[in-house]
Amino acid sequence: MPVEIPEVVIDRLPVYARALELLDRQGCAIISSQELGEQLGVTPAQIRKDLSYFGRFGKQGRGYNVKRLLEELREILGLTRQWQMVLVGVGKLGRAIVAYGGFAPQGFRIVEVFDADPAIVGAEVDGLVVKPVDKLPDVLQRRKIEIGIVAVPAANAQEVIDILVASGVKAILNYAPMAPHVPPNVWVKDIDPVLSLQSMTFYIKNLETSAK
Amino acid sequence: MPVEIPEVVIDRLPVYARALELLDRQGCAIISSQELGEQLGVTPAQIRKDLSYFGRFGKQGRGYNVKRLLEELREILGLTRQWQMVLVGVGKLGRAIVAYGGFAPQGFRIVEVFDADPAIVGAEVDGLVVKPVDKLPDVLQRRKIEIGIVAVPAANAQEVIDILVASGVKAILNYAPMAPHVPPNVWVKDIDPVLSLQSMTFYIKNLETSAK
DNA sequence: GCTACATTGTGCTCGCGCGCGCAATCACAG
DNA sequence: CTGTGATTGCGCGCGCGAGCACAATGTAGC
Repeated sequence: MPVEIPEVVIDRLPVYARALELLDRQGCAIISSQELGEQLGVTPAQIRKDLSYFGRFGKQGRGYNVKRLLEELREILGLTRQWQMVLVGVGKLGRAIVAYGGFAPQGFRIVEVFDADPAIVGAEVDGLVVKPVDKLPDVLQRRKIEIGIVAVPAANAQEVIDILVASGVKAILNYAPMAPHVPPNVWVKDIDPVLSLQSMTFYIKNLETSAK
Repeated sequence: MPVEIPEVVIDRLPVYARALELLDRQGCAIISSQELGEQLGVTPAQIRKDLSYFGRFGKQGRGYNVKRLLEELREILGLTRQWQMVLVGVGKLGRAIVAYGGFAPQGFRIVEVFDADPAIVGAEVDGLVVKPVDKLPDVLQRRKIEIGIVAVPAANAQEVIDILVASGVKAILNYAPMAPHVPPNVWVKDIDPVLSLQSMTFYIKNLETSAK
């Protein structure tokens, strides 16, 4: 990797890939950065710049071959393989995540689920038997699982995250409403719809008061 | 509003508020930007700069009064009132969102649910009767609801979003895996765990190949 | 094969947001 | 009431990312 690639660029690649998947399914074979930009609400220059970090995938005067570019992006992002994940926290939220149909088609599979509550341990959720958190390190290292999903209450989340990190997990999808601490070689993305709502209300409020 | 406030700043305020809530519950009365920054993983200067857009809330030599600052932030973000929301799309995902316990404690309530499928319309979900999407404009305008949650398949999402926008909704929480188009006076936040996963796999992959 | 056209890839500039550094300010001790 | 120590508020500079603009390059028509 010659130049350091900005994180914002990496965050946009999956968006591009998602759009290309749709275009491909619609039978579109070639697309320009112009058109793609309009669909995604970004400037064509942004797209070209982002892609140029990784190579030259387009043809001047034509645009990008949809299938080709999609495959390249999938390769870059590491989406050509299956990713196994563990879920910790099998409450209402955890069950919903297990049942969520959006992961599997993209190659992400929850293969083990854990909970600290003895009353839940042993239960079956979507074909998976809930195991106690004590078994986390064992299972993670044996199955070489690198992605964890945290769906426990905020108060217990850091504790769970520490266990995941200590057991070799490299990426964490955090649904707990808190700010996790992880070492620099571990990546965390937070999913918190409440934070999103709370920033949007600022704009609604100021829209109303400024319009008077 | 004298200066234009950057959107990134607004996005961080709810994070500060969340941390302050926790500190308050723990009985902490005063906190410095230093400590708060350590808890949240941001620099103290960042916090002070962000807050300075809105006023002077701290005391030199002491720090910030937790209760006071929390109240200020809640006022700024418009969190001192209840926000009513509609949900469109009562599939598996939609039901999970309705059942999600994280909204209510923060003052966000789903008060109407809609679906396009006649087989689902009329059913009861968590005490709410599912209404047909045709009734969306009526209900939205009558109840003056400003926030919509979209949990329909990607293929139908833009159509639903257009209806919400036309009916006066100002903020949309979008769970559909697509890139919505909205006019500039409407705010959208996307919730897509798959995108988060897909950017993290890039780093895992490159961690492995660079470590050889 | 040559011309006209479209679109990419990229050097460069501009603007913005982050964080440093410090003066201003407050609490508190004695 | 004065000295000490701590922390805020903020002016300023720096670095980075976004987008402009153009040269390079491929396509298609005739």
